Amino acid sequence: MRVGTTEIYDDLLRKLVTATFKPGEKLKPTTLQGEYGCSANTIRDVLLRLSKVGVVEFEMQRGFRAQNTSPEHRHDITRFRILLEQEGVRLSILNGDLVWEARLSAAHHKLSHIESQIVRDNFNDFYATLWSDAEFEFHDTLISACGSEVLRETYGNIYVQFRQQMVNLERDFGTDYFKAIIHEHQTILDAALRRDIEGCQTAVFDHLKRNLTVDIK
Amino acid sequence: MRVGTTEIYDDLLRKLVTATFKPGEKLKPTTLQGEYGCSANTIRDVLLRLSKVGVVEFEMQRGFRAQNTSPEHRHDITRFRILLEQEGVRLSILNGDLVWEARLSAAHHKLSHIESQIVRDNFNDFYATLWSDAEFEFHDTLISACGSEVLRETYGNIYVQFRQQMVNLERDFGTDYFKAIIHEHQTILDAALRRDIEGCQTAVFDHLKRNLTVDIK
DNA sequence: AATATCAAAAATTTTGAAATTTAGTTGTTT
DNA sequence: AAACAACTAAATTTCAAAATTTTTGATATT
Repeated sequence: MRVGTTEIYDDLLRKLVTATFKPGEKLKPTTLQGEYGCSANTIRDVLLRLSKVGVVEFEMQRGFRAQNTSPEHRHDITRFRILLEQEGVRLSILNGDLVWEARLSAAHHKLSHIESQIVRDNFNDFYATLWSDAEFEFHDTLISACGSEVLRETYGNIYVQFRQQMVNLERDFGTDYFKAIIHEHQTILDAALRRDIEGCQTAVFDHLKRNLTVDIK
Repeated sequence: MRVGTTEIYDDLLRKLVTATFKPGEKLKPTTLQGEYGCSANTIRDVLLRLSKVGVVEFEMQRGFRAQNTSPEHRHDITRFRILLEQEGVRLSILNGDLVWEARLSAAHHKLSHIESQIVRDNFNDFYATLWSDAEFEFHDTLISACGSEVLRETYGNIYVQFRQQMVNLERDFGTDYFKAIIHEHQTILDAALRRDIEGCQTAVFDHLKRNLTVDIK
């Protein structure tokens, strides 16, 4: 299978956030080159770029590993995500115009539609990326009017890392879970459209707090 | 001149944050390989790693550039730095123990000593990295008890990007500037040791606000 | 039993050149 | 003169092999 580096990048990223590569697993260019029909250097190149996102760990002279997961790191990532999203939404509510409101409504509509389907059909591999992409689009749109490229880009990377930390979690992604999620997303949307900064920040916290492992200060 | 990749990395980073490479300047592996006596691929490797820090821009199929600077981006970086440092110092004051206080005092002592020398001798290339390193150590120590590796690591990268945004600024790094800085660092230290979260956050903001170009919300 | 030494194997990094892509120039057509 | 195509030079990316470094596992030493 001969593919371009964009395909290799996307495929490796997908395998990283779906735990096809287990956390901490060694990623050897010499092994992977066979699967993708390219040279080890190309794999190395792609892995360096993935380490920028934070889903791959790189250490000089000792290669690459899939980012490790742990309750502590998951907690840390979640806390950081809350910090960025709360500041992002604060600024978005201050700066956002009608177009932002419309885009947010659209993103939420798409997301809640998919979540309703999941409640009906149960969660499976087909919905995994569909839902994850839609959820990212909603949260990204939420902060998209913050006026800070740096904040938004950092949030994007953290979101991917967050997914990677979640995926191996033994958690029931059943009907109840998605029913709760639907309600939380609705609460976030309502507060945002109401221009209620504090209410929206609280809703964001309430949406993410289940991923915190110790009490937060 | 034959050097290892660590030396190449450090040398390129130094040239990026001292504007030896001008903002937006193209960084061509084929050109740079001559200077460092290595192959183009090795330079490429190093530049990919520097793009993780955020001082180099990479775009597929069109290579590398030194990160651009602009009043807007400088403002953005500064605002993000304020967000991270204010949260970092809040958590550090909540979590920090006596050892943290001692390390912070030590870092401040070293920094203020260097700053006093600069006031006496005037700022020059010799002091540039000496001061920058000491200033980073102070600010990094300030947030070092925050308990979040992710926050601290992100702050480190942002600090380097901040330096890069500052360096080409037409600003008088004369006696008055450093006298002001000395006072600001002292104010930050005092508030931290007094365990005054709000006071310290305000001191951090007052220290960085000169780099903001528009009013902040 | 624990630690140190060493050679072999495996993995990472670097190289130099080939293949591909982009950017710039010239020339043609409308 | 503007738009478009063809060509060329330069730069980026990819490759396969060589060089370097780390890891492994067996043997020897404390």
